[in-house]
Amino acid sequence: MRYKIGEVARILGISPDLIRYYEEKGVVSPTKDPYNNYRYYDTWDINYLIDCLWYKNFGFGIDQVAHMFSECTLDALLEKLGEKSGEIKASIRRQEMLLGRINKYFERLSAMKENIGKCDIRRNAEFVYYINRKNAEYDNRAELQELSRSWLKYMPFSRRFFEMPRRAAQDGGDSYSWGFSLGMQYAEEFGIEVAPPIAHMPPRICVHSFFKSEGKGKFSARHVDFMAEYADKNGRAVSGSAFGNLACSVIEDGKVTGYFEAWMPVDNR
Amino acid sequence: MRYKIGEVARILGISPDLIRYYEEKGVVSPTKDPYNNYRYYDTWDINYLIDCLWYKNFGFGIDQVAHMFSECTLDALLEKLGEKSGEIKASIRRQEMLLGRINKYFERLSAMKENIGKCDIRRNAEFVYYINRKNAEYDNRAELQELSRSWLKYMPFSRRFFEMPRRAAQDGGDSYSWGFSLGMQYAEEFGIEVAPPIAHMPPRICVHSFFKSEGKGKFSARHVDFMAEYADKNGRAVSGSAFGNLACSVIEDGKVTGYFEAWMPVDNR
DNA sequence: ATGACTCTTACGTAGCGTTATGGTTT
DNA sequence: GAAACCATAACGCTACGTAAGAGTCA
Repeated sequence: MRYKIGEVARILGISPDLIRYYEEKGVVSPTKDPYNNYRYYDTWDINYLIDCLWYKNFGFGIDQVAHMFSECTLDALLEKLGEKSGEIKASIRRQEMLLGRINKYFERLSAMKENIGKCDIRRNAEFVYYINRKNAEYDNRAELQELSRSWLKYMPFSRRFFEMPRRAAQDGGDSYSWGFSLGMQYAEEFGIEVAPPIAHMPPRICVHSFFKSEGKGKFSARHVDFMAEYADKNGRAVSGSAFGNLACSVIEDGKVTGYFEAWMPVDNR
Repeated sequence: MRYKIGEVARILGISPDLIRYYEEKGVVSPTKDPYNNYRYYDTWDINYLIDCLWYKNFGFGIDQVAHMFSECTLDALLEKLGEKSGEIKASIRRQEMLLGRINKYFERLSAMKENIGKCDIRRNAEFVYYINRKNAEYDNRAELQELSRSWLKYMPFSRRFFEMPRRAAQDGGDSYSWGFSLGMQYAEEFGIEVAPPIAHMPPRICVHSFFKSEGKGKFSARHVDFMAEYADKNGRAVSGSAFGNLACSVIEDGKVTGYFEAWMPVDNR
């Protein structure tokens, strides 16, 4: 029995073009009628194509599949399967981490949505962080640039971190710093060593709040004052610099809008 | 502060070309000096790029990221995160299934390697199957072609199945059938209904063996006879057609070599 | 003769990397 | 003046899909 490309395509549930593509890659070599240049496939050609689909469905690329059809022994196949198994395991692990992070992030944003501008007092989670930007200027020391490159790759596990010293707020200024923070569990996961410029933030009792700022606004002295007032009303004394994270930046009414989660350490009385 | 594209690239750990690509996609719009056409980035431009990397690291495509920077509200972001979470969950599930299958397959092939041409007696696992090829000719009924298209997509959970009736072997002929089989657990997973042309194969006591055949050879009367002899030597009577699976096809000494796992039901005395 | 098929060639996709060629900055 | 930088444009990659234009089969 000889089959034309369209018949083979129907049998296999793939397109004729794809079959020609596989041929180009060396997976199959149908006989070509020199008169009309048509490809004719026998049962074995179809077998090769099925084998090709078989290996492809394990996640092997076409080139690897083509290689299997040219020089791959059973031992080599076993080795490739072992590698693929490892790859998939690693991929699952990465995706599970990401999934956990997305779900947590989702819940955080949902909670934030309901609590913009409200304050409460709670303990912050432990994390590590570093600063790479003061006001509008990036620290261009090679060491810090190197650090940023790796922490940017940790996103969305690493988050954009800011700090505003009390003094800056008291001066009415907008002196602030930006960098990245990484929750303690992730810092361990990624094997981060806590040494300058990386610092450690222990859990502390804080005034906690969510803010949003439209346009190119930012977390500012106004927000620090607001939180300090709350501390005061609740009989707490501010005991450290305000800090926090950029939760997300989206568009509202055509303007870039940043959502922030902010913390201000207070005395534990 | 204004930064040239190379400085930004160094800060972010990505290539200048990539930054220009993101610009083309609408993620960022640096000011361009009309004199030399150089791009200059301020802190906010860099912020947009970091936001872009942030969202990309959640697994969003560039177009979606660009959309977030043009009209995506917090609610829309939450919805997208929800969708992404679902996608990842589904992806993990698929990969876990595949990983399980690969590991099983690996063990099966390893065991096979050591036992080519040896027989034993054991019970086969339950599965469902259908036939779509007799000898070299495919059944071209639309119903069967349709079935093959979906079962080909189930690979490597579905496997290539063959059957050789006892009569064919006794006649010295090479009459055989090919199709696909699917282990019972996967049949349930995929919601396969057992109705013609799909048949059910219950567990039975069988002579079990591994064979290999080089070139365009195949499981044949010779193998059936071999297994029947083994049954006879062990005081068992053959009670049904031989069947089995193509385990893999690889290359050995430049020739395509098929490895088969074969079963031949015998009386349970 | 018609419609369904087949052929080759070339271009499109995403997310970039690479290379070429020429101008600019320091 | 040399090295490092910037610009645009075009092409490469995977694993295909799509479309054009011409020839062929039942």
